[in-house]
Amino acid sequence: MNVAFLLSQLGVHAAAQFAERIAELDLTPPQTGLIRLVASEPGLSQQAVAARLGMPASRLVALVDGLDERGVVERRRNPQDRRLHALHLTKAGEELLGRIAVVGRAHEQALTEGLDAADHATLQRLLTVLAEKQGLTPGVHPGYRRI
Amino acid sequence: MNVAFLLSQLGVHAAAQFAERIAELDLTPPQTGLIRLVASEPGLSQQAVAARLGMPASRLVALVDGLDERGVVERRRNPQDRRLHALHLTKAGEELLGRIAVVGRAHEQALTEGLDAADHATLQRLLTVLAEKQGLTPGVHPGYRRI
DNA sequence: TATTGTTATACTCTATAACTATA
DNA sequence: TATAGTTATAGAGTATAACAATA
Repeated sequence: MNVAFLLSQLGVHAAAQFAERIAELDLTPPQTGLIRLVASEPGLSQQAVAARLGMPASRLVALVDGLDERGVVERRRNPQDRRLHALHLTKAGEELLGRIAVVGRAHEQALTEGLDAADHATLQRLLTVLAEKQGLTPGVHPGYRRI
Repeated sequence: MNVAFLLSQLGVHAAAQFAERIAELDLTPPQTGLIRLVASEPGLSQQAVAARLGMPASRLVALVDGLDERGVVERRRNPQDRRLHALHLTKAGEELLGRIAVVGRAHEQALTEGLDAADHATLQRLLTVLAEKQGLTPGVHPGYRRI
């Protein structure tokens, strides 16, 4: 089979497996992407977050609502411009992020268990080259656009 | 970035790019999967095809309807058991399959253009190992289940 | 009664666009 | 008037389950 099909097959499989794993934390992949983004760049407006995740702002609202009600994320109004809602993780959000990382490591391990260390490193290098060539933004999953 | 995330990112990207390309043939990825399967194993019943593609038979009906109306696929009733509809490609279907192959080669080329021949071969080998370990069926895309 | 294919229904998810509040 | 966030609406796509034909 060619590389393109293998990549697509494995990638969609990996995404589905990850979705199953984080479902145990009661999270969906877009929610996880939001949490990770807010963790790495706290204080972004909802418009900015929506743009980075590649989704309409209207869709982000429901995403933030759910995590806000669960006490994972919070909206902080900007006093200088009260239209803006800066997004931040709460303490519980930081803790959840830690659990997401644990799940992520287990996922990585399960997916690559057939490879020795050298092959693992080679694969990582080659995939990184492809991702750069394809113009993919590190850490931003194209599937957040529609899942 | 870890291998799992890179794979997922690249895989979903590759699937989206492929979907765009075959849209020029007025096809969706599930339709393409159906055409390929019928080409490689002509005469399967709709139930058998649905099982292999991992979708409910009720969903396959609409898929076959569309390709049937376009003269790409045809249902042949089995005289021994008139409940069964064996699926076959028409002449036009064979021709379309050829155009799909052309698109597939262009897609492969565009996706791997950053790699030299040795790296390309290495990547193909490593991905094949992973796909086998993960129990993925050659030629069957897990995304056909829901796109 | 069981199985194949089909149709109907009800549900989920989403983007678009209207709306509000602030500037 | 323009922008951030929100809500409403309408559409696409789907699985589930009921149904008809055949065994």
